[in-house]
Amino acid sequence: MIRPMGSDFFVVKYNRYLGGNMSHYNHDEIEKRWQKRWEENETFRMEENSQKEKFYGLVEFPYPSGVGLHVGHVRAYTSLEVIARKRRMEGYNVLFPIGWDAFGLPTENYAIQTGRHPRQVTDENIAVFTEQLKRIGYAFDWDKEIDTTDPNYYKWTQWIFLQLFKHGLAFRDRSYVNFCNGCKVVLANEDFRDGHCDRCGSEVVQLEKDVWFLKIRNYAEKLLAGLDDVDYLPRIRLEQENWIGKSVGAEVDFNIAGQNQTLRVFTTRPDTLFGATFMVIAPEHPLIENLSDLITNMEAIISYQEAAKRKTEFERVQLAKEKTGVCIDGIRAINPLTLEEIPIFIADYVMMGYGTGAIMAVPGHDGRDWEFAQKFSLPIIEVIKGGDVTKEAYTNTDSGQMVNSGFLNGLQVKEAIAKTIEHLEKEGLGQKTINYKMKDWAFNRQRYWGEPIPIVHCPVCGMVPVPEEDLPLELPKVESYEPTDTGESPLANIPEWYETTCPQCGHAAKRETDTMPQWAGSSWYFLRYFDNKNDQAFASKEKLKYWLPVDWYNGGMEHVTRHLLYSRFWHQFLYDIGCVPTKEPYAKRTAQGLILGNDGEKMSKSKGNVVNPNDIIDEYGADTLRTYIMFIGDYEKSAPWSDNGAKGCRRFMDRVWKLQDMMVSDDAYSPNLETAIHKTIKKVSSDYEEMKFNTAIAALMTLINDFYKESQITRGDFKTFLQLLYPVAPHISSEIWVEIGADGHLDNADWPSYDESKTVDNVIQMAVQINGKVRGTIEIPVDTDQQTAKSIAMEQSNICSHVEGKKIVKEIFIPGKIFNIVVK
RNA sequence: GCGGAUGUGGCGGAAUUGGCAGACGCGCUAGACUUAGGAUCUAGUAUCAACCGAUGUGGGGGUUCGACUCCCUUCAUCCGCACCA
Repeated sequence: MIRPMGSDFFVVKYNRYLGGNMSHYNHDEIEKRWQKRWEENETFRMEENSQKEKFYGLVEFPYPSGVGLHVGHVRAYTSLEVIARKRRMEGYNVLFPIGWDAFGLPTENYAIQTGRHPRQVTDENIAVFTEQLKRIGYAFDWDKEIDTTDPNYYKWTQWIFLQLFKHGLAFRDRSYVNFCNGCKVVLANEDFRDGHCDRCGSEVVQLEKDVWFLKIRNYAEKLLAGLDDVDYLPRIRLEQENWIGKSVGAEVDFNIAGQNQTLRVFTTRPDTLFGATFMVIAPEHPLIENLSDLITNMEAIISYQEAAKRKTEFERVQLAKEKTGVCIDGIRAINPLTLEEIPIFIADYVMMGYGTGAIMAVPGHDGRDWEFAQKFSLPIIEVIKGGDVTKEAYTNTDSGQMVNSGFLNGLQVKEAIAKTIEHLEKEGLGQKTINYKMKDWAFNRQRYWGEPIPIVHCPVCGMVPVPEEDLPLELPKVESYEPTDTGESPLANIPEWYETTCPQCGHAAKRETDTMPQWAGSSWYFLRYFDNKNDQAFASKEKLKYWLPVDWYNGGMEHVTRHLLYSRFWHQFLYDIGCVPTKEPYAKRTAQGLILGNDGEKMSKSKGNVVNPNDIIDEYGADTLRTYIMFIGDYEKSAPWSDNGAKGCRRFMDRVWKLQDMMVSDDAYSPNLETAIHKTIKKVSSDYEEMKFNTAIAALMTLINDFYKESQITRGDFKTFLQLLYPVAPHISSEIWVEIGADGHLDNADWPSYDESKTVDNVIQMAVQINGKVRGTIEIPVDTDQQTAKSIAMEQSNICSHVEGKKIVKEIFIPGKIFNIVVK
């Protein structure tokens, strides 16, 4: 774009056209000054030993990456910032802390590339983030800052790990793991999808390794039950429930014909047992090896197993359009109810990792089994009435009547399930079982930049915990952060570090060289903020008792399964061993929607649609940035960024600023504005609480439009407006508060209250409908009765003409709302 | 496949939970102040008809004096889980 004039010229002109003797709204100068004041006065520091009621607002602490703060962070933090500032005004002792989730791969990778220490890189990134957050003017208590990579912090991460270990919830197992070829690390099931690493996109392959697991499955039931005691958004709760994936069913033993061996399956539908016409086991199932002597087609089976192992999970699940499998010749199973011999197959549509790794196939009532039966010409038996099993599996079987099922015939599905389980248990053939889809948490990484796992491997004593008084077990200085090709951590290259003696017997021993995953440090960080300098415990009992639970936790939807479940798991464990006073860590959890680029696409460097908060602050100021991000749309939904939208919010700020020109020094409300002000207090108060920030700001804009229509306002009007605006735009409102001579500072002001009776207009516009269609409006006092309203309405020719010559059948008069006349 | 959500102007989005659809903002149009406008102010802005009026919240049907809102049905988009037995 070509500018006809130089920008200096423009600025001069711009100032010249500002009316009155008022100064120009200089966001930069104002915001710096107030931020300095807040920092110097420690305005937002939580109170120790306070008698006040507490409010603990938590936002997900950021990973201090090299690219700096994202507008997504701003959306996530500003929402609870508004709540936290409002709570302060309401008289709460507020804790609104921030910290750094600073261990992790990107920093380590950057350190590898540049040959610098991850510590140095982390510190630099934290400095950049800190400066950016302060420029936005957040009311964080910086005194309570934490950093997961600080030994004084990860000492306690290690300590909690040791408690888990001592209670049998951390164990090591040789297992097939998902290994990322790019990052050279073992990934948790949660860290990749479609066979590709979440972080680097490289292929993920199966590898057998020693792996640390945390037994989160032991807490599956508690994690589910705890959801009843907390206030999470419904969709968050749902995702957690899906992730845990509880299913109730039965385990059933099938005898192998002629052998003293059984094959155990898990099924959610024991009622369909009479319809089980074959069995399928996972390719890795141990039965193959156990009975290899009897199997007559081992070659075919081994080649199928090999093929399955080569397939990535993605191929196995996504690309498998057609069922494959091999019949195991030489062995057969016996259906425990029909006593018929049925064949056993191996097929990769059955997973070793769920249930028992074996299923009874009921082709009549399961789509996958039906498909398989078709392909291998296996018998299909209908056991629930209602479909046509020769054409497709009848799966709509939550209810229905049992057929071809011996003693179950005629029963409804629910009764049949109960009766089958009863029968199985009586006969010793199986029992009721509950299964969870959630897997145990793979807890080690072969990386440098993580918490060392405080375990010593002793040839005599086995795995021995590092004594608690020796914590923190600090990361050693390292020359090279390159992971080894075998997937060993860089720590495995430092004998001076890993060579040690057994704390128990003194024998020469070796330290664990793996480190913890990034999820570790964030699984308990909310317990540390309010006592972040404590070196006797992760936090004192008194402070835990006062501050827990977190009253309100806000963050992204991407963290509501893994991070939220992991941290709830740790917290519940700490509760069980008496270390925290509440069962659940978070009383309330909400989540913000994404901010998309101008083009409606997700922001990404490669698309070039990333908005840098710094640029917005430079041009319009932090208050405009905050206001626009809160105004951008429905808080829970994603919304595209709009430069013009941001500009509109700057116009709003300018209009707020210029209000000073039309103010008179009277502390009462203007009579013409009183109702509007009371209404706005009510609406903004409730909208903030419900995270309807967009409509709260709209209400403030409406009020300011009302102000301008009056062309004169009182200081009382203005003060209330500033109080309401303060949580969203604290700098400009604080500045004007002082400028107009209001008492003290807005930081110490109360939240305004409203009078319910003054939120209602005395005179209202009521719509008058004829047969449900609006034909006019009447202006009447709010308490006008029906007769009076009718006679006023009939004075209007338009209403009158619609009634004329017709018979009034019915009149609906809802006081204060509507008047509908039904004619024929 | 299963589960969940959402469909409203040119755009982001409102609608007291069954009571005047389109608040508020953006954009756009016209005017004012102007050497200039990308500042500011004023007026207008769902669609068709342009006088009364008619239509309109993805489509179709229903309940009701009255439906964006409730019920049935259908289509589309997005998200989550995913051969989970």
